[in-house]
Parts: sequence; C-alpha cells; structure tokens
Amino acid sequence: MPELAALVGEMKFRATRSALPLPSYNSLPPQVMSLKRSTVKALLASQNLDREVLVKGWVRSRRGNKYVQFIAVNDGSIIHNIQIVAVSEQGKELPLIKLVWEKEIVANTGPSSEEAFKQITTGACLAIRGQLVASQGKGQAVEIQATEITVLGAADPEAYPLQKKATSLEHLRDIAHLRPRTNTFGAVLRVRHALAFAIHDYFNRNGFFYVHTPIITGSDAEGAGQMFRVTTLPPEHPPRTEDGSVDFTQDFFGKPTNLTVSGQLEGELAAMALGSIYTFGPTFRAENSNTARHLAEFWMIEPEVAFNELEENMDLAEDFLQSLVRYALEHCADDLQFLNDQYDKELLTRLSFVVDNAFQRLTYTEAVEILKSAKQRFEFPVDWGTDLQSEHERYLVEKHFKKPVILTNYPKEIKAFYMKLDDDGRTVRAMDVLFPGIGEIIGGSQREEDYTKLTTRMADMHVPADELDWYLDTRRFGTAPHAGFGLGFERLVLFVTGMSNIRDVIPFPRYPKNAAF
RNA sequence: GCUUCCUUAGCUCAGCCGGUUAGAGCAUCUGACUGUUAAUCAGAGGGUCCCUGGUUCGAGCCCAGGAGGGAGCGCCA
Repeated sequence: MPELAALVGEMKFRATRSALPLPSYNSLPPQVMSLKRSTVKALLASQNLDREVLVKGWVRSRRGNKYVQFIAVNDGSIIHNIQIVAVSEQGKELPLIKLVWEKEIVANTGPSSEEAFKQITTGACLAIRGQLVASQGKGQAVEIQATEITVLGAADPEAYPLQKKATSLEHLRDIAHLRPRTNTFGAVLRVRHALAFAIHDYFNRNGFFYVHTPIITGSDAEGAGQMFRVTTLPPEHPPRTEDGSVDFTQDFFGKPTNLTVSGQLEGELAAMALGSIYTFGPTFRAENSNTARHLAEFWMIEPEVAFNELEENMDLAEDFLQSLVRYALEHCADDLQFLNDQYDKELLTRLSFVVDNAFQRLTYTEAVEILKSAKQRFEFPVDWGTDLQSEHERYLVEKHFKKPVILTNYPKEIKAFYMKLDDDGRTVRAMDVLFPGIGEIIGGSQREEDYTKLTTRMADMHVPADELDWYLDTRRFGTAPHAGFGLGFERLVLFVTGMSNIRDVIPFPRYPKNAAF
C-alpha cells in the first residue's frame, strides 16, 4: 500500500487534470498555431499596440500574488525583459489565463492550475500569447496581458543554478553551459557577434577578400609559439623507424602535423595575388599561459595587403580598430550601457575616446628614451635591445600618453624572421598596437620582400628554409612590398565589453587544464 | 612555468586569541498581500567548514602534503 501522502498528491494531480477535456498541444486551434513569434526586442520597440502577440523565452523572475502575476521573460534578442502580466477575473483568485503544461490544457482555476503555475519559475521556458498593451506600471513602456501561457520546459527551482541575485564570474565559468542565460553573458555574446560581423563588413567595404587558411598545418616553422600535434597514430604504441623514432610516414598526412598558430604565411601567398586579403579563424597555442589575456584556442584576424608599407599598415590598423569600436557603440548601445553600469563605469567614455582620438605613434627607440627618463620605478630595467615588459607598455599607454599607442621599429633580435629590415640594419619594420588594460592587441609588420635578405635572416635565426620553400617562392617570383598584422579577436571583445578576463568573452574557453563543455 | 592570495549552506560571504549546539544576506519551501520592478512581510528547511595526515584536553581556525580557483609575471594576439 503506497504512502497516504504520496497517494493524495498523486490523486490531486491526476484526477483534476483527467476531469478536464485534454486536447493535445498539437491540436490547438489553428489561429493559435499560426500566430507568428515576435522577439522581445521587436515588441519593446513596437508602436503598434493593442494587438495579439506570441512571444517565447526564459523566465528571469516571477512575482505577485494569487490575483496578479508578473513574469519577466527574456529571449536573448535584447538585454531587456518583457513583462508578462496575468490578472484574475473580478472577485476570483488565480489569474485568468489558459495554462498549457506537458501538452495539456489545464483550467485557469483549481488545483491543476496551481500546479501549472508552480512550473513558472526562474529558468523555465514559456510561450506566451496575449495582448501587447501600454504598461499600467512604471519601469516599462509596454507589457503583455497574457491570455495563454504554455510551459515549454520547466526548470526545477531547487536545482537550477542561476539565481536572481548576483553570481560571481568565476562560478559562472564552472557552469559555462548556462551562463549565456545571464544578462552579462547575453550582452558579451551579442557584442561579440556584432564585432565579428563588423570585421567582415569593414573588409568587404574596403575591397578585401576573405581567405580561409588551413587549420591543420604541416609546417612547424611559423615561429609563433608551441603547437598542438595532430595525429591519428596510437599514443601507446606508435610505429617506429629503425632508429626508434616515431615513423610519421605512417601518420594520416604522412608527416608530422599541427594545429595552426597563425594564418599569416598562407595569407601572404593570397595577398600576392588578390591584393588585399584577410583571414578570420581559430588559432591554437599550446603555451602554458595562465593569464587573463591568453587562451589556448582563440580567434584571430589577419589582414595582409600587397604594396602596403609600414605607414599604411598603421593607418589600416588604426582605422580598422576605430571602425569596429564605433560599430559597437552604434549597434550595441543597450548591452554596452549595461556593462558600463555593472562592471566598468569608464567603459563608454573610454570607447568614445578611442574612436575620437588618433593613436600615438612612436618608435621603440623613442619609447625606451621616455621610459628611461620616467620618474616611475620599474621592476624590470629598461634597456635598448630588450623587449618591453607589461609594466613598461602599461606606463606608456595608461600614464604617459593616456591613449592607444603604436610602437614601431623594434630591434631585429626580438622580432620574427619575416619582418622587413630597416636601412640601419638594426631594427625591423614591426608595429605593436597597445591598448589600455589589454596590452598588445595587434602585432604586425611590413614583410621582408627581398629574397636574399629574407633567407639571410632565416639562416641567422635558424628557421629551416627548406620547409618554407613555398613561402620563399613569393619572393622569388614577382615579389612586392607588403604588410599585415594579427588582431586577437578576444582581446578586442575584452576591450569593447570592459570585461577583465579573456575567459569571459568566449563561449567555451580553452586554457591549461581546462577543456570542459 | 614562477610569485602570491583564496577554498565555510544552492549563491555571495562573516566567523574574534584554538574553547558550548556553525552565522548572515540572497535563493528554495510554506503562509500573507489585487500592479509588482532583483516586489515586500512572517516563518521553515538547508553544512563532508576542499581532501589527507599531524599538533592539541579540544581544530573551521595552527602545521605538512595534495587538489581546485583567482590575481600578478613570463610566453603572445
């Protein structure tokens, strides 16, 4: 014999529901099914009131009493919620709406209705049909007077991890599969989308062609960092050659292969035919970097332009960045306002400043002089010939110039082999764009187009020329001056959103000891 | 990889010099309230104090080792 309490609960639940006519969800009247879904964004902007609408989304909060209920619903189309109101008939308890739960219509009064109402909790997914009307309350212009609410998916309030109150960004990283449902990550992901779109739009308007460079590369000479090996050989017992080393001729590609650390070298090949090109794709670095500015898997944009020299490369980088930030300011106003209010009160001011003011351009040598005469004490000494430390870059950007800085003409010893040698033979035509709070957001250069100088540099730096003969062919056949740079997409998103950790501006971050989701 | 800080309720955190039964706000549950704005008010339930070992009459607190996380640095975008 079952426990009495359990039996009563079961009866209350089943009996009331089976006492009602039970049309299935799929046999709802045609006018219900034909009503097209509106986004919250469209409804909040609508001037066309007093009409029937259908909206679907997730419950952010529910409040009220047994006579009137207010449900804040968000569908991701915009950061704002739409308020759903369910009011009771005069003199009656329970709001007068038709509730649909588990594909069955339940009455608008009675125990089954109470059960259905209990499913409307934070995190639950609803479809709401009702009248779009001017709001009677303050705080929102319009609201929906619900006539029918369908519970598409309940969310157990005891188990649902996202509360109405603040949750730390660190904890949200542990539940990254649910964090898009928060205001913060909704805003970040919409801004991220807008920036990605703006990048393609900018290049398309300016005559650049989007080139897809390979993700899997057979070259380990790109010089941009540690690589992830790609192999189908069994890790326990790989085939061996006679001398005992792994026999990569039996691997999938017949040679060792890795995930790309840069599309630049292939991008240069395309630029030497199409003129202006860009890449925008995933990039992988197997470095053990544990910082708020590094990911093992990130997205990089690499434009490359034939006939451009260093000056034009700087002009492109500056105009490009300013255009992207301007696009975000114009198209993500609500999201940026939220991030400004919630995380970084200077965000909008800083973004406008970057759009309105020219970047400071100076050479590495000039920067060293400024740093040497600075009153500030640095942990690491400044000396011509050594790379600048984070503290030095931060001083220049945040204290001395108080604006984005483009540093050029670095000593050749601290830069990559493909950068064009200056006439003095000591420096190369490199450029780093430094942003406040981010540090290096762009790294680029004019490329060495002279075959002899390039091969000499490669020999000096022990870069195997035989593996890069295809690259050297561009210098052998119809070489031309050209220049380009790499923009870390997540660093751009970091700057525009004002977030402080790069792991919070990509949906599923990859970093040492973490590849969850 | 290095330096440093942290780990206590579902979440955010407090916990005095090592001393009785482990605390708050929010969330959750129950009740009240006919237009709320992260609603409010009243009540209730909720704990492997990260793990292992040690010191002590006694450990959330002290010591050692381990795990996880944050921040800073290096590598870079």
